[in-house]
Amino acid sequence: MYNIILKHLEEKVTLSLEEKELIKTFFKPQKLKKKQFLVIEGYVCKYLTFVSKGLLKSYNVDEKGNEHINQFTPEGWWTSDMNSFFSGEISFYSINAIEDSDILTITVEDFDNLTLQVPVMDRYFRILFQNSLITKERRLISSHTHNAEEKYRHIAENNPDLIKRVPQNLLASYLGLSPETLSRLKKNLLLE
Amino acid sequence: MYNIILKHLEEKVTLSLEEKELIKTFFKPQKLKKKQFLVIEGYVCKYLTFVSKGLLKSYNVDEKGNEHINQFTPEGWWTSDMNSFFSGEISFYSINAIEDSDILTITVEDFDNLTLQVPVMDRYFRILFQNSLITKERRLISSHTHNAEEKYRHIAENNPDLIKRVPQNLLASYLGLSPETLSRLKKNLLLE
DNA sequence: AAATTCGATTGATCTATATCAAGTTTATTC
DNA sequence: GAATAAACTTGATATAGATCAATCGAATTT
Repeated sequence: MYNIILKHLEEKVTLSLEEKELIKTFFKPQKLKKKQFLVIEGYVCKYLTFVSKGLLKSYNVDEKGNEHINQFTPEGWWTSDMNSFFSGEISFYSINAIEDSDILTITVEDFDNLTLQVPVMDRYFRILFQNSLITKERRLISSHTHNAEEKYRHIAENNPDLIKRVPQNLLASYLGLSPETLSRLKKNLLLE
Repeated sequence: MYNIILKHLEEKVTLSLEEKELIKTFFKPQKLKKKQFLVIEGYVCKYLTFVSKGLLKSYNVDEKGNEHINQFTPEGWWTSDMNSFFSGEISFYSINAIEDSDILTITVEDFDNLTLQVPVMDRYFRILFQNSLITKERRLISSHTHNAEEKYRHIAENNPDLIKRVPQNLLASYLGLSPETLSRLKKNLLLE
């Protein structure tokens, strides 16, 4: 149950046996069925969540009712509305399951205790957030620099696994494109 | 020289006198004149930089020669090409001074030593990166959800200081707009 | 202070992508 | 396995914002 997360942590920091045992006690295993919600926009996001198995999406809905996907979270990654989680404000995003998923959740209070009792977890999350920041920055630049085709090509090259797993209309939303545009663009790529 | 950065650190973590003295020794004060470069795209970004005074911009240039601004860094904030800094790969961004600036720089080796010798710095950077991540995420969603006018309104409300300080064409680049579009849009806002 | 560079404005035109609509295929659900 | 709902495709049309070009004003440099 906990070996995936521990393996993941140990890729970035070294942990003693005692630390590992302690860490386990902070995380609660849960299951999400496909289409089930982990967080609903407008409510407080109570958990920081590690996905052990499955796939979640984090998204928000604009005034016109369009869904904008912020992040896909497959196994081995973390998800949350970080602002809501850390500040206690209401969540800007909804998070729900694209596939049946196994997750491990931690509350803010426990997160605070965890980092105080196992300080190396601050280092772990420092490195984790640092890497996420690099990725987010790249995506933002890409959204300004690249046209629709370049955005698709980029993700197809860098996340071939993801594009196989995710319905095309959700991928379009993630890339900031309409489903029609993505469909046409893929057709053109095949014809070339 | 170091009081600004220490004050900044102490907003997020508590530091002993000894820790503060130790921290100081890791940072090298430097000055940048307006238009001077801290990092040049294609070279390795050797420093993580805290800005004590002034204003820097981080940007990259696309194939067509257009500049895309990734970040403005006024006093009290950090800048770097994080990927280049931490991985040693060549930099994707250039960073240069919009105003004459006072900065404090640290190398990766020193950064590693700093976090090992003063572990609470991992916590500091965890919190810093965590907050940056929230901001970047919002910007990315905004770039998909909002039109030109909404993007401008948003930054005008949240960073009124910045829009006073930054030339309009650079602001346009930061928002992913052409300078002409931003100019027209501001005119319309005034007429309303 | 003159010269030069840089930034902002305005107009005309173009284009990538969105939107609307209908039809088809593929998955779910009962 | 029939019914229903999602997901994808294709066409026609609309539009936000880019691009090109010219002018004007402001600020920096010599």
